Amino acid sequence: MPERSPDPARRSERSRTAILSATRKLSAELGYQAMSIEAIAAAAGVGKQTIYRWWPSKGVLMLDMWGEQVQLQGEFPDTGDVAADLKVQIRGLVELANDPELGPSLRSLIGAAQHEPALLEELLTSIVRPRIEACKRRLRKAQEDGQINRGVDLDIAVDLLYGGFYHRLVLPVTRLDDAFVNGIVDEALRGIGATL
Amino acid sequence: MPERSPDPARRSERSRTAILSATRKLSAELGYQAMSIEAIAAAAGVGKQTIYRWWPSKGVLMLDMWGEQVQLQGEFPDTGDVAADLKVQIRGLVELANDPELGPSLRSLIGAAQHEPALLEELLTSIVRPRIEACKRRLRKAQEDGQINRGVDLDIAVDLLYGGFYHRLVLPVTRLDDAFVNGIVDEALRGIGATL
Amino acid sequence: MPERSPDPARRSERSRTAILSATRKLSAELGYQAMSIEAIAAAAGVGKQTIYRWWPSKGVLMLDMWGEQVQLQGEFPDTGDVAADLKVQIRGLVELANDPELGPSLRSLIGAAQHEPALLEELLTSIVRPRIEACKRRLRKAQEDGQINRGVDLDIAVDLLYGGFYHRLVLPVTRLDDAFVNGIVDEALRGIGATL
Amino acid sequence: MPERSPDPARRSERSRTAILSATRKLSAELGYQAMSIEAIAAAAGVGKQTIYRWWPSKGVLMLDMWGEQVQLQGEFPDTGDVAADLKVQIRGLVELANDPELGPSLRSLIGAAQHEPALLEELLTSIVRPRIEACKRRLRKAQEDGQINRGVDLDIAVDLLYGGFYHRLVLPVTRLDDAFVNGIVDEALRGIGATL
DNA sequence: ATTTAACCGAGACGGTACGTCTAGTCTTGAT
DNA sequence: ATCAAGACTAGACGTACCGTCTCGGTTAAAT
Repeated sequence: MPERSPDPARRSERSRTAILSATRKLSAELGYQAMSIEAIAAAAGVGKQTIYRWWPSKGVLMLDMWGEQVQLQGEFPDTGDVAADLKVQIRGLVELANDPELGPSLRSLIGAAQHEPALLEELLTSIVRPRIEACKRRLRKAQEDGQINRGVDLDIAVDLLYGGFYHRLVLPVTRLDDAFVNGIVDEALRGIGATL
Repeated sequence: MPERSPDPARRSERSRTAILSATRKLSAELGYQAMSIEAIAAAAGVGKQTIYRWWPSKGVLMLDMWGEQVQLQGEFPDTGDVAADLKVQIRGLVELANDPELGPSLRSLIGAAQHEPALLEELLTSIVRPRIEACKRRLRKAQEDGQINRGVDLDIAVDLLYGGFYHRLVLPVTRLDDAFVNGIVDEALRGIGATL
Repeated sequence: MPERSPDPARRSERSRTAILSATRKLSAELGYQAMSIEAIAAAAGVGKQTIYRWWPSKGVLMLDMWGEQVQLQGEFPDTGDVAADLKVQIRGLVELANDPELGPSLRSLIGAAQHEPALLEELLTSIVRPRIEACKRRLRKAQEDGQINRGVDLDIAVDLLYGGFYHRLVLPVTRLDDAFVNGIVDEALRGIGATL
Repeated sequence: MPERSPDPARRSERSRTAILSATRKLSAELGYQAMSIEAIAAAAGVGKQTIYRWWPSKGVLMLDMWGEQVQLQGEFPDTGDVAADLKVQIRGLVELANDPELGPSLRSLIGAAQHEPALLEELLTSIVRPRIEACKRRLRKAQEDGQINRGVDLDIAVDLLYGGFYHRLVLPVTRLDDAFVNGIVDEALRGIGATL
């Protein structure tokens, strides 16, 4: 027998929606850890099998719920002012992190990914890497425009710009606010040779 | 009835040590999540109650093990060369992350803390905040020495220096290696006004 | 919420049988007291929940096993010879008591019932009282047939006939054998006015 | 090392008494089953070890407490009227069984003996067998006096006389009262050839 | 229009681990 | 050496979920 994968064409949209809604509701109420698949199934009025059939793990279910709810900004803007463009993007992330529902949910997701390699890969592929690439494209453009040093290692640049965000997200010693956004972008850009 | 707390004077050192060793071993093998109290007790040749008696949660047990096993570098060195001093410290962290036993264990721990507020608080208090403060003390000294700008926000500086590490730890898109250490410190310091 | 009782239609016959067999085996080996639900589940290759789902207590499980395994002689035979009929019945009990598996199990059960009122009640209702009533019906018939005195108190008669069995079962000073059966019935019947 | 048995000479009478009292009190309050060694120790103000040191099991402790509290009637009276003498003795047993403290305690003891061979042996030796022998001596006397048949098996006679008591004690379908005492003795004696 | 095959809700199943409880042993310091 | 106190190993308790596995009962496509 090859794989016995279910037929997406016959999938019940009603169930899919109910499961994602229940997931969103319960993850906000109980947190990722305390939210059991059983509880999601019960809250959604759905059989457990229907969840197991379509999602490989609770983490991936969360990620799917995320994809549904959050419109992840695609390409970076390019106004010619690289500092301003970066601030817009990072400010978007900060707002997400401060959302009372999505913030904890994002933290949970990153947390779960630490002991679920498949979820981590999915998270990197669907969210993290695309954003990093977009950021690097914008920085490359800034190099061409002569706004930042040509020799700089863009991975390092990304760490300078985004690392602070993740640092404060997972180890919240300090607030994530607008002052943070402006400070981090300005200092990071100066680090990589921008004349501000 | 007051609390019925056990008497630390009569505590068995033998058991305490065996439990912490088993925790170290199992957290590396299985990760924080999959490591059960039952398994720790069995591996340590100890009754479960002995674990529950002395530790309020698996997370705190992990932190205790960490405190025991890892010589957490206390104060920053001060050789006069702030860049070199920072590199030593961050290189230490990177080595920890790349240790086959402690690295996975640290990632696991940070992951679990994302949905366990009590664990997070304990982690911040016992490990993260002391290190950040030590770093800020060193940076303040560098300001006094005229090596970096006096006006710079030290929290931002810490994010520039350490954020990249956590970024690459929890979302491992890029390697944590020596090139990273040198790159991040040099660029970050330039960002905060060091003349390298 | 009403009761959340399981659906007997979906019950696994395989598990039910395995549990009852394991109970029979273990109660003989270990006795009622020392036989744990965990051990039954393990021996039956069954989840503990499956036992808890269908039986309210270990005692009821034991009684169920008994009902299953032992062909509890229902009505007394009526050959016209009351002495012979009684001997058949009591000899059956004696054989049960001497069975290497069921004997210890029965003693265990009666023993446990001495400090578990609910178990005692269940035992009386499901096993003891029906047998006593059957015996009394047979004795009443014998009274009508003029084989024993009409005035005799049937509860006393039952004690004369069955008391010796329980005496020797729980306080085994003397053997339970065929001589016992014949002796007790003959003397008891003479006591209550039979002309043998 | 040979046996490491404690030295009875150094035994604390204070503790022994306190333990037996606590046992009596708790067995009446909670019943045999629910009465834990821990609770006895706590109630007696005694270390658990002191109990384990001097008694091999809870059942034997109960038996000891019994021996302390109950003055077990020794020899049967011999008034010349065997029926009357037997009724006195059995009435004594019935009163014991109906005592609100000693009755449950006796039942518990018999119950526990069903899965504790050592306790059973102790119980038979210290209480049951001596009483049976005394009864048989009295019956033998009655045979000599021509009050009952010479050929009768005395073990059977004992079962007829005492069996009813144990039957009603361990499987209390019917009351243990004076009518029972009179009925059982009269019918039993008639069974074994007494002319009443 | 009927068959048929998948998905669906429901929930029983074999398991693992939970955190609590008690048994019986071991250790410590006081008498 | 025994005692009170209580920490220890051990393991069962009854509960909660895990992920798998039937079971009938809808659907929706293929006959």
